[in-house]
Amino acid sequence: MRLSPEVITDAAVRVAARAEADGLTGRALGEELGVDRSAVWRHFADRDALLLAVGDRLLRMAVAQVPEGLAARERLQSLARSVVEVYVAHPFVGAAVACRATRGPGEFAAVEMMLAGLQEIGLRAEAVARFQRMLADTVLAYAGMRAGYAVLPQHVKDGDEQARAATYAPLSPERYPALTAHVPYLAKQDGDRVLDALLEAFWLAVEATADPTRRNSGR
Amino acid sequence: MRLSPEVITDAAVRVAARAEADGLTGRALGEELGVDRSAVWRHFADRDALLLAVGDRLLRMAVAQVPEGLAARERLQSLARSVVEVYVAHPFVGAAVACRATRGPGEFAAVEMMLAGLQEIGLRAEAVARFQRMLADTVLAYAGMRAGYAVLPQHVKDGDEQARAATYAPLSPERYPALTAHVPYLAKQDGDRVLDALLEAFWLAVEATADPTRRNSGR
DNA sequence: ACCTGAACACCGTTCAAGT
DNA sequence: ACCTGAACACCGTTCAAGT
Repeated sequence: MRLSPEVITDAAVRVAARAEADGLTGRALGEELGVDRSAVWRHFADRDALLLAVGDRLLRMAVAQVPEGLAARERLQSLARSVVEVYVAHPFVGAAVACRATRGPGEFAAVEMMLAGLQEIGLRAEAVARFQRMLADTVLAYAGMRAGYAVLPQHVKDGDEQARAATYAPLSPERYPALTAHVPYLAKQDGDRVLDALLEAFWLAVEATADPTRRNSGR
Repeated sequence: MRLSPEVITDAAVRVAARAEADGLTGRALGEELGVDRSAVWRHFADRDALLLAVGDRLLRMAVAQVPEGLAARERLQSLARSVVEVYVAHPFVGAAVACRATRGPGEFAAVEMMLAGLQEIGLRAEAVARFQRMLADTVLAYAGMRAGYAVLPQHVKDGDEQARAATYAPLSPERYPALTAHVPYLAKQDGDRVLDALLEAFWLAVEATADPTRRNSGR
């Protein structure tokens, strides 16, 4: 088997997509490549370098998923959802790189798309940079959290799920009045709507600072 | 040495505060307790149960840090900052539990405080539950991301820091027009301000749905 | 030049043996 | 009843040996 950083990263994406509890281990990667697990370290300095390469690939995949021809706001919204989707679909790597700068073409493309979109919406340069950082951190933090959950072994997830449904009900109303009063409403909340709510709040903040005279949403 | 879940959790919080790269290992915990590392598993079912116990303790610490007598909005803001602070100060555990339900008194107290605060601001029950979930997920996701960064070994952090400062500058302006145009503004962004920006956006979203006739911010 | 495979120091967890 | 310490199957990484 002929190895290269490219070939290894491809294989690592496939392994990471299997979402096994122990994640992207050297052994699993070696098996996917049909190679001894130590051979990887001839092409990557260490595990961290490999993770960054795979993480950057995930960002490239997310950017590639955004359809052409969308208006700025819908484009950024689509990018945000794609990042979360791709990170959750490769949860071990997603959780590991959500707090990192991957320093590759995937990151460049994602940042470029965000900056260009915010520019089109009519923000001035300083605000473009400020809201880009806010959007990137928000989306990556959320994607990292969801990926961190997705990577858990099934029995742990089951425990968490059950806990969310059942642990609040038997609490004392004297000690936790608001909590016990809201139990039925809390149970009805859908975690998947949180990202949309976050993005809505983000646009409210953008609108509160946008200068309408500079707006040219077609670019 | 006499062990108990309480004693072990105390020691684990101290170990987690040391923020060493390899985090909360059995060996470090055993040393802190003056006990063989395997003795812990007589009191906790497995590593996951231990992590949840320590994570819930972190939430209790965060709630305890919130000053008395604050108005609802300032109280929730203070709670949010405390959670991030405590998670970053115990980064290994913070990163591991940000996506979890810790199912203990710390979680109950934090959720109670959020629900009560949102109620005081004048939301009706369904909206209280909806925004509590949004606030909790936002704060935990952000805290988890910051903790995930804080837990990295120093040389990795150095690499990331340097990357953020230097990798965008040499990129091609034809390929990345928005990115290269905003380099000086991007460099000036302060990551610590992102949480404040997120909270501001959150309050804008709350205000957009709050029913002013039900408002009684003193409760 | 590149992959192999043994080796090293770690990890969480189990379990028979001691007290 | 509770802690000890050997043991097990893992991990990332190194490095001499092969091709």
